[in-house]
Amino acid sequence: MAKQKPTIPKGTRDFSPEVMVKRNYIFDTIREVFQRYAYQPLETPSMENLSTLLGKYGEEGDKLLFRILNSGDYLAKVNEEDLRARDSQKLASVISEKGLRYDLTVPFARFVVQHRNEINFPFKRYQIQPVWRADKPQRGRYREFYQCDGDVIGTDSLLNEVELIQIMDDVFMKLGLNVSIKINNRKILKGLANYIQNPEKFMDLTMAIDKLDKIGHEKVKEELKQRGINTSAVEELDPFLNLEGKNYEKVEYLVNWLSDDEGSKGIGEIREILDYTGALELNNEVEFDPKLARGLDYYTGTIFEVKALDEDMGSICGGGRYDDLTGVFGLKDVSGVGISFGAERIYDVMEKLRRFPSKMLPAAKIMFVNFGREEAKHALKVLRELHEEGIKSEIYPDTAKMKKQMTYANNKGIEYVGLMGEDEISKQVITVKNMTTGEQKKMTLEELKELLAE
RNA sequence: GUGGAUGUAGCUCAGCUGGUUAGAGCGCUGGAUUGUGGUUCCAGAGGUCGUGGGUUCGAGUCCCAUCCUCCACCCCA
Repeated sequence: MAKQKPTIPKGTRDFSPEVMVKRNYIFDTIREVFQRYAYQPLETPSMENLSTLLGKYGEEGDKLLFRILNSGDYLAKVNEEDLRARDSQKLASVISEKGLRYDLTVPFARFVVQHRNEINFPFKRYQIQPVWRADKPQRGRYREFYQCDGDVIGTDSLLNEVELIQIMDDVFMKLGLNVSIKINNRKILKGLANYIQNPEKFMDLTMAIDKLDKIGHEKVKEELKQRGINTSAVEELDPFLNLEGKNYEKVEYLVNWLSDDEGSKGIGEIREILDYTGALELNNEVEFDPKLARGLDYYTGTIFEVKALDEDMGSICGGGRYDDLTGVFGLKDVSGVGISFGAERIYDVMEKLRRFPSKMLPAAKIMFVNFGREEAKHALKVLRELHEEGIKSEIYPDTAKMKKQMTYANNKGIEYVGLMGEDEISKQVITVKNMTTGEQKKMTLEELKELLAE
């Protein structure tokens, strides 16, 4: 057999122990905060039926779904004509019935509908699991990545939005990141489309405005025209595109400028949320950004986006309210709101800004040198006592050269090395070397326990 | 999905307009130091130059294809 190079699929990664402790630090922080606000844990399968996933993320999303080939003779049900016509679109749906989950929100909606009779609404859940997208990988974009979602479903109270803002604020405070929490309301964008007499161009308007940060006013206006909005209507947007100022100033301006019913409702909701959060003395700034759009088309009310202030990494957390996510699964009029932390991007930002605590790898406090069978026996007895005290400790597994064993302890960042040879065993002491200072002295087991206790 | 850049030792990279046995630093192994790591000194191992074709007397270097990674667009976390 030819030797093969070990590789992993494009866009996937191995996570070494050094990386895992940092990733877990992020996951643990997020999990702890969600639990503090009484969100309940949920997991769903990695794969869903394609009927659950298809058509939920737009045409683009369907293309990015990883499909799972049916087991067994998957060609059995294929009709000859399609096969001969090489119609891969048509064939795909016959030979594949399952796909890997694309996000956590749609499986959550499926779960809610499927278990509606067992769920006590309003239902608050958090979910930390990987998702898969057949995207072309780049920095900060992978084919397998984790999402950390929190949603509240079965209530349209804006208190949920406020709570989610607090959660985002808590998480990023704990992680030591300065962020800006941006909020907006899709109804304002709807109102805007109505205002310029192009209600059917709502999605085009949203997608163009979403690029404002990236490409600037003029290019956005160009794009709007390209998307079929006439020049005079685009010009009418000017005061909106130029809107700056403090949160309440923007709110007041829009109240007067945008008289449309839907728009007014959106502004009212923003005002209410700001009223609540303003009284909370949050650590991070909450900014009302009427130009915030977000592409996902199931959002209907509030939308959130969090950006790191000290590093340009795109959004590291986002979310919004959806009024009818469960509708496609047959459960109407259930409103929900949720957020999703982008763990991978948060990781990259924290790595860049060096915000991870140092010494994250869980190393033993003491390692015993292995001198041979008899000595190891004694070391094991000592280790047993240390383990009972909850002291992280280990013995080098092989009777290797001292140098090798010391190097291992040093590289692993172990604080102390314990030496117990014939001499120490007969005198009932342990020679303990401090790996930082290089000092070493003999001590009893009790003294060692005391030394390692703190 | 469209366009562009890249790929040389475990890691980070050098290698001029094609020319003999492909280099460095770090890391690794051994020794100086047989019960002492981190510093120092000495020695050593490790590469079918991403893969497959082609041009050439000769290819790490030029051409084509393919894969990976990166960058922009699309979209997104």
